[in-house]
Amino acid sequence: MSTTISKAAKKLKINVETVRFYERRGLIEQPVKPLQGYRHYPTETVNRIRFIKRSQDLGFTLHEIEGLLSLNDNPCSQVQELAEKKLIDIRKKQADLLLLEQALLENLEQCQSNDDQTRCPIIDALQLP
Amino acid sequence: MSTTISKAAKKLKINVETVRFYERRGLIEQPVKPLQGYRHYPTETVNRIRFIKRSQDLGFTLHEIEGLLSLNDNPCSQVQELAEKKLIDIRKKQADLLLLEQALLENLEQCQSNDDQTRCPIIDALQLP
DNA sequence: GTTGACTCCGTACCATGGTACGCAATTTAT
DNA sequence: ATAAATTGCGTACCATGGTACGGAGTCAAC
Repeated sequence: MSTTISKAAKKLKINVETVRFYERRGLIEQPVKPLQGYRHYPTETVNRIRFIKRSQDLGFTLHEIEGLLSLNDNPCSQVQELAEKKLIDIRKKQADLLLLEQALLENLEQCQSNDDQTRCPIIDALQLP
Repeated sequence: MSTTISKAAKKLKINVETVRFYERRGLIEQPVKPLQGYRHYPTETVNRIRFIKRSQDLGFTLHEIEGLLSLNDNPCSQVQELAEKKLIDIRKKQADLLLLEQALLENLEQCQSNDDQTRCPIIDALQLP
């Protein structure tokens, strides 16, 4: 139940170099290297990398992901505390994205009801003092 | 009706260096420098920089903004297209964050009814294949 | 048992979006 | 008129998130 670095990378659709990069960053542990020194990743580590990629997709930086990962390594009581902080973070991100969406949508709507193809309301609006 | 670099920067709440950086990037024209060579920005350029900052706030990269600026004398429809793509991105992030929020909440509840201090159910779900 | 694929390591490099530094020249304030 | 602030320029540097390279060792397969 252990994989080489390239098989793990392929499974997760990332670069071998990226896996090594995560290791250098301390996001994953350097695995035990039996015999002649090749990395062998247990399923656990593969899952951990999957977690990293998913969190990135959600807009977390690697630094933030470090925090999320540390949830897993701590006693449950500390986990709760950190998770609650993360929940607040997530909700702030949601609120920010909502504002972003509304601003963009407003501009887009003006654009859609625009007959004059020589002028764009988005461009105009963004330049107003 | 023309401003020095520091006044323009102050007005737009950005760094003087950032204005020069935009100039190096070709996002704004190097203004006419009368006599002893100090930059003097017309209102037009100040508006252009405001446009850049607002577009960034809306989630466009500088590269995309270059495209928007070059579309300035072109059809509105192309600007719309870019904006619509950004909107889709934003909505995907929102949906993803909602999933994470729910997952985190769910796990928090499990965590609260968890007796085993050596193991925490949080985050586990996000590691599943 | 040799060829080719995979892995190791360190180091260098890439793009993005700036920020900082040093020092001369010029402008502004007192 | 002299000091302080601003500007110019080039260049270096910062963080983030990787990617690429080169030379050597190792493994798999035909």
